[in-house]
Amino acid sequence: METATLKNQASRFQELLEQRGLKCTYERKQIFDEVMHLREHFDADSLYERFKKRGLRISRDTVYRTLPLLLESGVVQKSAGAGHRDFFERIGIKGHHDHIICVKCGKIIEFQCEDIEKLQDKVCNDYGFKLSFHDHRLFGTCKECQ
Amino acid sequence: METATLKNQASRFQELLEQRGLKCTYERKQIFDEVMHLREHFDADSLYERFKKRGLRISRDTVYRTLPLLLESGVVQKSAGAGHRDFFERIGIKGHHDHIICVKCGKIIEFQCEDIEKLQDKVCNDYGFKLSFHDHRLFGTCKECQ
DNA sequence: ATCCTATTAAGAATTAATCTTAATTAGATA
DNA sequence: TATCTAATTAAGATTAATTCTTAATAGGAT
Ligand SMILES: [Mn+2]
Ligand SMILES: [Mn+2]
Ligand SMILES: [Zn+2]
Ligand SMILES: [Zn+2]
Repeated sequence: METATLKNQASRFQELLEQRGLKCTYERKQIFDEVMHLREHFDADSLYERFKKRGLRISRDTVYRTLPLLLESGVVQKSAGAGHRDFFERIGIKGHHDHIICVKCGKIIEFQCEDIEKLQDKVCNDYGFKLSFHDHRLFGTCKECQ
Repeated sequence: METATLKNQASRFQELLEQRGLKCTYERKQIFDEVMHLREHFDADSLYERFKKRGLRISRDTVYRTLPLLLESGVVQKSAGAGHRDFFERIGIKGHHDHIICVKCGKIIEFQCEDIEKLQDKVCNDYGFKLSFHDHRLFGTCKECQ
């Protein structure tokens, strides 16, 4: 199951590269592999730092340019975190989910709502859009902070 | 109707200030007034520039600090735009809506989906959150770009 | 093996947002 | 109304995040 997901996501990434006429470079493969090992949310710079620590010559810019490709191929999704960084996380076994964020204490809760996902598809369909990915964040006050 | 909305939003902003024990300063009033005149989406800096052009001494920082208050009081909502800026727009007569963005050409379409809004409320309720505002953006390819 | 073009590394530059400090002001109190 | 005090502000510096620039490298076709 896990292996199936990995294979599936690898091929989806490959397919996107092909479709766009993008080359399957060493760096893109490394970034894909590294992301597949991450279990928590992350940002571009922390991913870059991991390569730096391992002594791999992958530039910050390449990381920044590759993440949108992983987004669009469904390997990662938008996530939530502190500050104004872009956060990502791998779409693993638990699958896609969205986030509720407490504006007081910063607590983040993940939620899954199949009905919302379906409605999103419908909305996009209505407008002739092909949905690629989305970013859905609910901001409010958690029970403890109210 | 327009007047009613304006009055309503003004009092909601006032209420938030009171609730938080925040002072109703000249600057906050000016920013509220200026925002109420905007019909399109905008970012913090462009709002700041408007004051600068008019010769008003409102600092960039005050604009940045006031926008979250307008968000939380329901005067503005998160919007979408180019780049990594935070975009906002007034919740006017047309009411709240969300955005679909074409990843190829940047075209932005606004949509309203009452069912999604209701489901969001339900989700927050389930987790004991009091929903304050949200950011829902769908990224995909528009009809022309497919 | 050679070529052409896309991609990359490295670091500079830009951009967006936040922080610092001293001055100002709202609102409470006398 | 005058005085007081804590909150708020302006201005500009700083930090943080992302993108750009240039020259070198490498994928994949021929
Ligand atoms: Mn979702
Ligand atoms: Mn919405
Ligand atoms: Zn909280
Ligand atoms: Zn398009």
